[in-house]
Order: sequence, then structure tokens, then C-alpha cells
Amino acid sequence: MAAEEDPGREAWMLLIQLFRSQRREMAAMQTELGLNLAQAHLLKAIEAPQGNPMSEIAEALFCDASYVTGLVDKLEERGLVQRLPSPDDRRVKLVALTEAGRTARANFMCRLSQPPPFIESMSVEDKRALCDIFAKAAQALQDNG
Amino acid sequence: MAAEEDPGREAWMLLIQLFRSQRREMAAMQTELGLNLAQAHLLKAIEAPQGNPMSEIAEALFCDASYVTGLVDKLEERGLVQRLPSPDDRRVKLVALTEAGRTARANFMCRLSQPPPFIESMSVEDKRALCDIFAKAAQALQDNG
DNA sequence: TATTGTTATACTCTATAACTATA
DNA sequence: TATAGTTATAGAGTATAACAATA
Repeated sequence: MAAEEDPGREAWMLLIQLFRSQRREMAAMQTELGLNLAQAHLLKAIEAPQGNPMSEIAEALFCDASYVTGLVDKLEERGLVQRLPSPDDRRVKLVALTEAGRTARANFMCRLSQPPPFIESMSVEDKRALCDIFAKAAQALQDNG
Repeated sequence: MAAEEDPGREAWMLLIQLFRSQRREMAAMQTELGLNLAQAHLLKAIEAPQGNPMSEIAEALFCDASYVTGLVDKLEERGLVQRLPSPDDRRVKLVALTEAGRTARANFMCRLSQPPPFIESMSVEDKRALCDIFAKAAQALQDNG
């Protein structure tokens, strides 16, 4: 089936293209924040006040645990997170936000969520529709693992 | 303004997350095809039968011309494209599909456009809505440069 | 023996700067 | 002098494999 006949295929192809068109702006923003997307996502993924295990974070980030080590190293150097021992299992390390991290996170998220022109210029109805559809999809993703 | 109050911001954050969730599958697909996203996009960007200039392709791919050199090198080695001299300007090289390239492109596009589960599992109404909204956005992108 | 996190390492994607040929 | 494409190179993002500590 050709992409033009299947709305799922066509939507996916368009999405890839739209996303790709933002590569440079995304890179510039990451430089500006001194934070790459993975690190931003990591900050967002820390939900428990006492911190989350590295392995849990790797899963939330859809990446390998070995990569998380490096990400946490850099965030720890900047004083945004800290590694804490888990009371339950001495192998596990919990990654928790510091006070500075909590403050910084809000600012990062504000900058990061600034939508690119291809979204910004949509009608508010389209933005809402997009938002609803994506929210459902993200929920399904979380439910199905 | 927080992301939860602005559908544009929220849609963008969800989109980043959904896209990110497909990183591994996308990588696997690229390995399977022996083609990265940039190369696939390049193949798609060749529209004129006599080929398109490298600089034009770089623009279509949102990347630097120096990177296009390498992409074309690899595609040429595989016999999918060829560099042709431009009749107008001896500095310019036109990148054209070979016969094999034309055949291969259709197959690549078929595989590439296979939507990920987060799209596949949507209702057909949502897929159509997504498709319409993205098509408008892509059109605007093309119009505004 | 299995699992958590780390280290060492290597590979891919991509840009920047310097260069060649042509305009 | 300016432009199209190439080369050399460097940096970022990420995975794999081997390892140490703990379970």
C-alpha cells in the first residue's frame, strides 16, 4: 500500500519530515541550555522525591543503562542531580534532583516546550486536536509498556 | 506558560517523547535497509529525471552540503544514484537516480512509511486528522522556506 | 548464577574549516 | 571575488562487551 492511500503511512512520513526540519533549531536549543534531549528527558523522568533507580531511568529514556551513567555524571557535575544509595538494595543507585535541579528543571522545561513554527502556526483547533491525539498515544505507550 | 495549559507546548512535548520512543525501532529499520534516514530522504528528494544539484539536496535534507557528499558517495557505490555534470554550470553536479535506484526507492519508501505502533493503533479518524494537520504544516514549511 | 551500575571502546551522524575548480 | 562541491577532521549521541559489587 502506498503512503498516499494510507493515512497512517502518510502521517508517519510527514512527521519524520517535519521533525527533521527542526534538527538545527533543536541542536541550537540544546547548546543554549547546555543540555541534550536525553538529559532533559532524564530530568523530567525523575519523579520520586527520593529519586529513581538508574535502570528505571534508562527505560523511561528508551536507551541503554550504560549511557545513563554518562548522562547522570554530567548532570551531577552541574549539581542538578545526586546519586543516593537505595535503602533496599545496595546495588541500586537512586538519582534524585537537588534543590538547584528542581529550580533548573522548570526553566529547562519552559524553554524545551517552546513549539517549533510548524506547530506554533497551526490554528488553535488543530493544536488541540494534535494534543488530544498525542496524549492518547502517549497513554497507550505507557500502558502497553 | 506551562506546557499543560498550552496545547501547542503540550503537543510538542508529547511529540518529542513519542518520537523518542521509536529510536530503537528506527535504528533497526535503518540497519535492515542499509540506509539511514538522511539517505532515504535524499532518495526521496530527487525529483527531476536529470537529477538535482547537490546544494538543492542539502537544503531539502536540512543539512550541510559537506555531509551530502558522503551520502551520495555511499548511494553511488550501491549503484542507486549517479553524479551527472550540469549542462549550465560546470561547478554543479546533478544527482540522478539510476534505473536500479528507481526500483529500490519504491521498496525503501514502502518499508520506511510503515508507521510505528503509536500511530498504527490509532482510530482511522485520528489517523486522518493527523494526516490532514501534518499535510497543512508541511505545505506551510515548503511555502515559507 | 543473575542483576545493577560502570568502564572502555567503537560506530554513526553531522558540522566546521580549508581546499579545488569554476564562475 | 564568490560559489559548488570535496576532504580532513572533530564532536556529539549512543550501543556493546567486559567487569565489579551485590543479590
